[in-house]
Amino acid sequence: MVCLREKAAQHSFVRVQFIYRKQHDFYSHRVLIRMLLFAHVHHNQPLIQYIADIEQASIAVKKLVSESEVGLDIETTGLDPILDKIRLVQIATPLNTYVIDMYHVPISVLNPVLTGGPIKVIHNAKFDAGFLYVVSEGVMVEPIFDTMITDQVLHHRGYARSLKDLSKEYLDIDLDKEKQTSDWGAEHLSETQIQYAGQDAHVLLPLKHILEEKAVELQIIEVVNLENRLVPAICWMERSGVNLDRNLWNKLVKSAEAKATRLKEELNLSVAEHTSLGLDLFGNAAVSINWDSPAQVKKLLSDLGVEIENTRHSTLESNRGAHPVIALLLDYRGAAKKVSTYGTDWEKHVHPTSHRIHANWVQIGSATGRMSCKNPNMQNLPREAAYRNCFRAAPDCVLIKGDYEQIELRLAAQIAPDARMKKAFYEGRDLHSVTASYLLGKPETEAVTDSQRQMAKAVNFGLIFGMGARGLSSYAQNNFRVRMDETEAAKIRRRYFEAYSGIKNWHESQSRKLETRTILGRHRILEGERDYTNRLNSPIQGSAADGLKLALIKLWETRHRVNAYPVLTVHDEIVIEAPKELAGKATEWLKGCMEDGMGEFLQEVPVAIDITAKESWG
DNA sequence: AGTCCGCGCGCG
DNA sequence: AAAGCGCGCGCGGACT
Repeated sequence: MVCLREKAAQHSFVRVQFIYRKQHDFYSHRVLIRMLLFAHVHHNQPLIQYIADIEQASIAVKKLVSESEVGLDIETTGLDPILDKIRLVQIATPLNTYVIDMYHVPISVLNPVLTGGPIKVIHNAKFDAGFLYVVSEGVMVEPIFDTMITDQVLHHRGYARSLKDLSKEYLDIDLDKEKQTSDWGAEHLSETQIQYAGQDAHVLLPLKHILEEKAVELQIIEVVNLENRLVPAICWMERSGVNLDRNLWNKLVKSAEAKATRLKEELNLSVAEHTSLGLDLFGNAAVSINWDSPAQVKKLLSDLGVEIENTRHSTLESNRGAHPVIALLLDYRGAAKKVSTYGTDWEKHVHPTSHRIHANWVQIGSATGRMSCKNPNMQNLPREAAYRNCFRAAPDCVLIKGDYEQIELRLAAQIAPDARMKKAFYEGRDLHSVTASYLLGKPETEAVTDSQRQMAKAVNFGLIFGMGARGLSSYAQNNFRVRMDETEAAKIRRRYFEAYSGIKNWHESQSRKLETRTILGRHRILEGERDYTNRLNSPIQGSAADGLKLALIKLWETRHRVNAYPVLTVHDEIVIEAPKELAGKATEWLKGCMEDGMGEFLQEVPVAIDITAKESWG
């Protein structure tokens, strides 16, 4: 292939056409098409048709709809689909690239190509499809093959790569990105701008073919298909956005600010008392310590005779009794976190025109396959009802929330597999209580106390992913307020693996794997002993992510059933917005999609979904 | 002024 | 033998 590539690059377009005819029987059609592409991409052959009138655009569209796949890219005057404009839409076939000037052609002319018709090959399709979705008032680009997302799947990266990087690696083409940020709103576009625009669309088809070949080699095509089907659903959710009640939010901010200010004063006073620094002329504590600085806090505590390794919550908590400022500091930290991370600044993410929050959903946001979210992060809002209730349904609508119950434990039970754990889930029993019974040596029928269940919860969550006795001891203390010393934790750990021998065997079988796979086939490469716990966690966390993603896909692909749409998702939870009168129907729809999505992977253990409809989230 | 990193902490 | 995992964000502090 390398030699073909070089050969192609050496020939002019006409010359390659000649080779194509002459050696038609020798090279496959696909290979020759690729040679053509390399030839004129390398020689910067134009074959680029600039279109700035409706008639020409219609002719191009007629040709384009009969293609099986086209490269697509857009140039815009900015990054905001609501506030900014699309200037160019570039659509590439193997032989031609049309650069269509949207200042002179209405978007509707392109609809037959955009929705249905050929596969649209796009780099970071969420951007282009999201823009087109807004501008065309609801026409979704479909079907999509996203070269950025696909590359990420192949490389199990936690981050995406640019089209420039992909072109360099796979096609040995240097894309000039200089013009990317040029003025696309200018009345007349320069020839170089048009060439740049065309070139970007041009490399997409050959990229797709190479990525697909690699996907087949890696036996990962199902994951690639899942991710590509997901793109429209993510666009849909992101463009839907979610409504924030700014009045409610402001009240929370104000009270957090007041609390933080008060606690800071108390902290200063407390230190003044204990350091004989006394008060200043105005009766204020003459202490100038920045309580937001871990370094300064650590130093101060050391001066007060409390030596600690760090100032994180768990460390401070276990030294609570050592000095009165520590308890105050813990309270202050809570309030300060609310003020900084969930303060007034957070509201800047409300869009000026839509008045909703359109967060940036990152489709493959983690190495395991989970999504992430930023600007703002909708996935780490405080769980307190007061905060989540700030997210309210639009007028006459409800928010319906569905979440998978103990999804990772269910997946672990199947993947290990562990017969006892599977049985407990099949019988619809509460796994934490079941675990408590085993650890305590009680018969399963006998009730366990709340604190016993709490202990078992820590055990289930921790030990399943390879936590050790020491870790379990502090984990139980920090997260579940359960005290157990290390010896006790070790004993519990032994009992746990006696009860769940399937989990024990699974742990042993995973210790030397170089690659993990989710049930669907999503992979992650792991090296070294250090990655042992990742080997356990990745297929579970990743399979849960795959199942949730399929649920989102099903929502999109069956959207005609109910006039509703997703507004956010948090790893094991999907929230949709629906008109009040459709609440019942929408609830069934969400539940069904979530069951079916996860059910494709979790087949040997029941999928359980907790679902509620309210006017607000939380 | 802008950039980078570690710490700490919100969520699953 | 022993080992929880995955994110994004705000801050302080050090650097340019």
